[in-house]
Amino acid sequence: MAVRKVSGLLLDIDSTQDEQGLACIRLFLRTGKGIECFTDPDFRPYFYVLCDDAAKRKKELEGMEWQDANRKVRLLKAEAVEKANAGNALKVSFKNTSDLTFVRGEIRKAAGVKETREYDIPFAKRYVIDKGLEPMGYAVVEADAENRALRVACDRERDEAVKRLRVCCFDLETLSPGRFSDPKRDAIVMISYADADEQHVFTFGKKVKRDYVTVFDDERGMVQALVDKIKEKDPDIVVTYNGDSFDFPYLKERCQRLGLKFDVNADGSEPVVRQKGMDKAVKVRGRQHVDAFQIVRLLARLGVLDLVKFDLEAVAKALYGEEKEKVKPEEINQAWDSGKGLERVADYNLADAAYTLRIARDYLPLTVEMAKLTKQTAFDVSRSSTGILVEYLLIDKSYRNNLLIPNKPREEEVEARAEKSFEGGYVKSPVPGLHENIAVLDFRSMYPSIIVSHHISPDTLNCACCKGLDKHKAPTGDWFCDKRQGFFSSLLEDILNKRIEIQKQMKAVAKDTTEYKVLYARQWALKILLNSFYGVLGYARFRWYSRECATAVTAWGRHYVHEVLQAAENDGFTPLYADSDSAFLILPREKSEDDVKKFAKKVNEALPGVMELEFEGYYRRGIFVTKKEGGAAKKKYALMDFEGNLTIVGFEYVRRDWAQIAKETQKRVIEAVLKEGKPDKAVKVVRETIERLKQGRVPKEELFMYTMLRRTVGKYEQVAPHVAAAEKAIKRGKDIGVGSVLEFIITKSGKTISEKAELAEFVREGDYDAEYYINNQVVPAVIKIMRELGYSEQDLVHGGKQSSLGAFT
DNA sequence: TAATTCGCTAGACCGA
DNA sequence: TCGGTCTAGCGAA
Repeated sequence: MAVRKVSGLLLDIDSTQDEQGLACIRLFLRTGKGIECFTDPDFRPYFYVLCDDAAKRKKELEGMEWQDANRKVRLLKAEAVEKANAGNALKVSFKNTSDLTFVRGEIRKAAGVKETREYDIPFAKRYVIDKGLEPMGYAVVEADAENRALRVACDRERDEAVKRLRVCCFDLETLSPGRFSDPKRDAIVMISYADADEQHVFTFGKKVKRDYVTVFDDERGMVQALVDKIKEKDPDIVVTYNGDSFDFPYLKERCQRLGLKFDVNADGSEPVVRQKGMDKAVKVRGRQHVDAFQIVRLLARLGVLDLVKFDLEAVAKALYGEEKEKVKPEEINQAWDSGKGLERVADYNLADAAYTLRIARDYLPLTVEMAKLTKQTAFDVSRSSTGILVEYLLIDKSYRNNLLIPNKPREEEVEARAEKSFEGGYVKSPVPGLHENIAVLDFRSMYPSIIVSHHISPDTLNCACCKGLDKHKAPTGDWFCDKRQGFFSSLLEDILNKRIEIQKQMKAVAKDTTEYKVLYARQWALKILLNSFYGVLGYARFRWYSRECATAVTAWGRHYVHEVLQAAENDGFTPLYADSDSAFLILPREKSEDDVKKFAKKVNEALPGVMELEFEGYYRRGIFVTKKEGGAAKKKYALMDFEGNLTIVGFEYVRRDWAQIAKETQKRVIEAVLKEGKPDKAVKVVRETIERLKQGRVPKEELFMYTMLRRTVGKYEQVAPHVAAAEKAIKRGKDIGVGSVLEFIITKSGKTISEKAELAEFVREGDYDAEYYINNQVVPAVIKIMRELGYSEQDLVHGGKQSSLGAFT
């Protein structure tokens, strides 16, 4: 029998059943021949059973039969296995996944069975982990003439995935006659397509004067052209923007209506729309469908992007600083009906696909690296939370270490865990007012480094061998093994070291190369995982949840920050403020930046393991303020370095739920005070703003406030302004979904603020409540700063005090 | 389908 | 109408 050995990019993995009802894994690889599908009919779904006596129960279980009205199921086999963290484990296998699902609940009732494990690892993921494969990495397959895989292994030698990835994007424009587009009724009027080599817009029946536009006779011809184009280009990855919830489902429905086959999957089948939680997700079998919208959402969660709206216009601006013209749905309808201005629509349509392609080009490397690290497909990675990614990283690592994976907690357990919160970081009350010569120190990746340095892991917790030893005894009283690093902790250390190694490699590579971009993406993926480890330890649904570990981490964190503050004071610095992993120190006249660095060095010599205190910066001036209710405000301050650069933290200026006019005024006040030391100028700025508001000439944009609608309108106990605005808009026929960020204004009409609140699009220029914006926005934002300089509200709003109060003496 | 706690503040809501 | 309490959202780390 001829055996062929091929290496290819592992794009997709799923499973089917053969004629005999046996589960069969399918692997989709990009080889020299295109995307080839290989099957592995010999891998069986399984899970583990922990029992009192493995040898005895093996026979019993193999003899058992489970049945209902429709079927009878038996195990394929049960085999005793040695696991590093459990005795008497049986690995029980099944013909297929539905048999497994049928039996997994029942088998717990069998005599001698104590527990079942790993019964909820999806079959295809199970295969990837057990075979040591890497999705979006290369795999070597030895296959017979029918493409049955006889051997499968990861091909770590090859690493050119990102360079060679075939990516294509498309985007639809549809008709929406006075309502949201409905694929059952409304036609697609334009489709843009973009890949590395070509860009097109397809339309039908109209004249469009653009050379990149191809005009077809009808919608059917146009849609067919897209389908043909995708099949011709045979991409590894199809990227859309919002394709999960819009473009793909819409296309699918249209194809059905038009009698077209939407056969763009690598095996010639059609994409499937899956329900994923509250959202949809569209799978293109054999290839990967990545919705760039999900990538953008991830970037927003990571703080790379600060977005209110997630449309491509906002993204283009935030990511690339470029203005992209928006063409509204009604404009598209109008252009289509009149046949005029279709060039503008085509430009817009093409720009959508082009920007989507650009986002893909820039951020697919991160997806690819994350896929390889966590053994998930690009499809899954781009739609997963960091919690899920960490979980799969640990699942894979468990398998490699022959460890049995803990089960997901039951719902009662989740509730019980969530009920008891735990103490977090320490925040020191600052001294309100103006300060000069402030040094900021912080612990580099504090929580990860505590976990690594103190061997924090569920399996090293309170070990018998280290009882009474002080070395890894947390302030909580729990201790961790000194002899063993622990599963969780050692994995974290590996990641930490790997990242340092990659960062070293990056220094030897030119920045504009693909190699650099890949390395950058790799260390970034590691950083994301690194920073999620502590969070999941205290996450109620996490398999490896450990309250003891989570509390030990924060307790040590508080301990070390206190130590630094104390040591600083002993050395002649004045501790000003601290938050979780940082320490703000005021330098006395005789001390310099160098002394701070020396101090940090001294601290570092005494710190355990990989923990490190870093010098973050030295600032000329800083201001801390008093809370409205009195007392020093935490998490709110502004610093200015010796070059005049401002850092504003926690103030209204950084909050999206405050109006631009208040934020901008606040910033100018901070600038006047910190940069120029001119509080009287600040007063002038405030008075001018108030005057402008009173005259009613402030444009809408400066008055918008943004707040997310976090639940369905009816589910609120209190109707806040943004909810009231949403209610009114919905009554007018607007469709507002949970999770959308509302842009609203406080208008003149109504009594309460909620009554006055309206979505910005329904408000005409000049219709705003000046009193509200003065008294509830501008004044509260600036008064907290001006108060520190001895000014009162009256001083700002009315005449009064003009002289500076010698703020810097 | 879902990473953590700490902290500030608004505006609604409720009872006197 | 006023003041206290609570819901809700956002940001820091």
